[in-house]
Amino acid sequence: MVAERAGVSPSAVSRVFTPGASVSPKTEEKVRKAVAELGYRPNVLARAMVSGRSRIIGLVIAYLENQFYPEVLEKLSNALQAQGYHILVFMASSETGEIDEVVEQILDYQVDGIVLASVSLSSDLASRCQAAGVPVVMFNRFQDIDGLSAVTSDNAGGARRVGQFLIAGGHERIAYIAGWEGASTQRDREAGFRAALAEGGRTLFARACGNFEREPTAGAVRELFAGQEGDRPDAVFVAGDQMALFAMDVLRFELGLSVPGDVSVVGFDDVPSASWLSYQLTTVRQQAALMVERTVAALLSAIETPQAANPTHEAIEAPLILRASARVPEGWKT
Amino acid sequence: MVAERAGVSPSAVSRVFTPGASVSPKTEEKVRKAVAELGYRPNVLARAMVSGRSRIIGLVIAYLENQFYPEVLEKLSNALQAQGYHILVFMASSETGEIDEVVEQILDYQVDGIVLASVSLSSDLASRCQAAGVPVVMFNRFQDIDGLSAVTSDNAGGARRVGQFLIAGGHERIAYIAGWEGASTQRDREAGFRAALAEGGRTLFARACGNFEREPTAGAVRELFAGQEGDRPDAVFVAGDQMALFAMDVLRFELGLSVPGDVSVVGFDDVPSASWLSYQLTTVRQQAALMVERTVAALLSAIETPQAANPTHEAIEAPLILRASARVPEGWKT
DNA sequence: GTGAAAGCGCTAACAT
DNA sequence: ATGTTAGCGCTTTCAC
Repeated sequence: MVAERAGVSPSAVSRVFTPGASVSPKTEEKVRKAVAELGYRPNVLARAMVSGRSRIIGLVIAYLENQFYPEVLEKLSNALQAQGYHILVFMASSETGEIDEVVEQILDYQVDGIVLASVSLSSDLASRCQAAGVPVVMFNRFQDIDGLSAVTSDNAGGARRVGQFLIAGGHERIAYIAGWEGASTQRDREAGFRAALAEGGRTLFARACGNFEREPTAGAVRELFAGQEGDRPDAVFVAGDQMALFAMDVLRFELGLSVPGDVSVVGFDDVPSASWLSYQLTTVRQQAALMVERTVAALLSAIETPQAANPTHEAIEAPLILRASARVPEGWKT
Repeated sequence: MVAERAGVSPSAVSRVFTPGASVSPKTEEKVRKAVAELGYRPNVLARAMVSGRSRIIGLVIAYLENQFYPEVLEKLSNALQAQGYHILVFMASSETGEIDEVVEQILDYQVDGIVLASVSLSSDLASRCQAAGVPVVMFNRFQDIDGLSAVTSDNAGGARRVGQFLIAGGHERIAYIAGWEGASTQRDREAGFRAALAEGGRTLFARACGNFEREPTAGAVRELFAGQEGDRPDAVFVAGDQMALFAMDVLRFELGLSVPGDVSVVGFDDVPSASWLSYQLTTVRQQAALMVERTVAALLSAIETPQAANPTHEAIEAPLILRASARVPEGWKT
C-alpha cells in the first residue's frame, strides 16, 4: 500500500525500515514521503512472523507487593525498551505447576526470550524452551538446570557480612527469620549467615519462618520474643526487607521493644521504604540496576548469538548498608 | 504439520482450536492425538495476523514507586489473563510528548486495546487510536477527549469527605499538600477538599506542592511548618499516600512534632504501607479491585462490540478509612 | 462436516 | 539498487 503510493516495490519499503539495508536516497525519499502521508507504521507482528523475531520478552513475575519487584520491572522494561524489545507480563503465584502453564502461554507468543523473576521452572519445560530456541534467564532465583542462566545477588556473601557485623556488634543471642523455604535466596542467605556465625564460634540462638509474608512474619516475631528479657534475641537477621519492616513494627508497637536499643534488626534487599525515617533499616542491598543490566546482557547475547549458549550464574555483590536499626560495632569499616 | 500428521486439512485443525466450530468427534480425536504427539501449540501471532485480534493489551504505566500501581498492575494482569488477554508493558515518564511516541509503538504491536495508567494523551493520538479501532481507557486519570473512556475514583467526593472530617475534628488551620499540578486526580482532590471547606465556612490555611515526589514533599512540609506554634497548620490533607507517609516522617523525625497530637495527617490512596503500624495513616481508599474490574469491562466491551462505542467516565466511590494519624471527631460515623 | 484456495503484512532469497 | 517470487502459520470464505 505504501509501496504503490510511493511507486516502488514492497521490498523497497521494507528496506527503508531495515537498518543497514541498501536503498538509494531517491527511493528512500519517495518512501518516506508516502509513509508520512499515509501515517504508515510497520506491523511488528507480521515482521515477527516472517523474521522469527518478535522483539517480545516474556516476564513471569510474582510478589509485586515486595517493593523490590516493581523496581526491577521498571528498570527491566526501560532497559529492554532501549534495545527495541518490549515486555509481555505474566503474573504467577509460586506453584511450579502453574508456572509451567504460564510459560507455555508465553511460548505461544513466540517471545524471543523469557525472564523468570523469583519463580522456578520444571526441568521439562526448561528443555522445551531450549528446544524452541528461547533463552531463559532466572532473576533472583537460582536453579541448577541445564540451559538456564541466572542472575542473583551474592546472597551468601551478603548474609555472611551480616553475621560478622552482628557478632562484632557484641550481640549474644542472634536469631534468624527465614523466608519461604523453597526459595534459593532464602537458602543461600541462611547458609551464608550460619557460616559467619560458625566462623565466629557461635550458633543461631533461634530461628523462625516468616515466609516472606506479613502475618507469618508477625507470628515468627511473637514466637521468637515470647520469653523473658535475657531469654530473648538481642539481634535478628530477617531474610527480606519487607519482613524486616513488619518485624520492626511488631517489635516496637506490639511488644514495646526498642530497635536497636533492645534488639538490632537487619534486613535484606534495601527496598525504598527501608530508608524511610520511621525505619532506617540496616540491610543488605540488592543492586537492582546491576542485576537488570546483567540480565539484559545475558538475554540479548543468547538471542543474538544462540550458538554461544553458555548459561551462566552471575552473583552480584551485595553490600551491607548501615542505617539505624542495628547497633554499629565501634570502628566498623564498611 | 499437525494437519498432515493427523491426516486432515489445516482448516480442520484450526476448527478444533476454535471454540464453537463444527468438528466431528472423529476428526477432533485424530487432531488431538497428533497435537499431543507433536507438542503442538497454536501460534498466537499468526492467528493475530489473520484474525486481526492479537489478544494483547498495551499498558502504559509510570510511577511504579507509588505502591498503588504495582497493585493495579497485578490485578489488571490477572483479570485480563482470565479472559485470555495479556499485557504488553510500556514504562513512561509523564511528559505527553513521550507518551505519544510510546503509544505509537504500542499500536505497532496491533494491540486490541490500551490502558493508560496515570498518563495523558494528545487528542491527536487519541484519534489515531480510534481510527485504528483500538479502544483506549484511562486509568486514574480523566481527560475530556472524544473516544477516551476513563475509570477513576470519586476523587472530589473522597476529598470532600476529608474536608468535612477535618472540620468536624475541630481543626482550625487546615493545610493542603498538592500533587503534580498537571494531574486530574490532583485537581479533583483539591477542588473537592476546598469545596468542603467552603461549605463549612472555612478556607485553606496554607498550601504547598509536593509533586507526588519525595523531596518536593519534604520541602512542602518544611515550608508549611516554618512558623511558630499557633501559626502552623494543625491538620494537613496530602493528595497522595506516598507523599503523606513522607510528610509524617518529616513531621515526626525532622520537626519533632507529634502526629496526630500536634497535627493530623490524612492521605489519599490507601496503599499497603498506609496501614503499617508505624504510620496508621487515615486516608481515602482507592478501590483498586473495583477500578480494575470496571476498566477490564469497559475495554472488553469496546473490543467485542466496537459499534457500542460510548466512552464513559466511571468514578468509583472512595471511602474514608479511619486510622490513627488524624484526630477523630466525637461521634463521627463513617 | 470437511477440504481447497486465498491471503493477513511483511521479509528473504534470487534475479536483474 | 531494485523488483519478483515465495512463504511465515494461521483463519476464512466457499464449494462440496
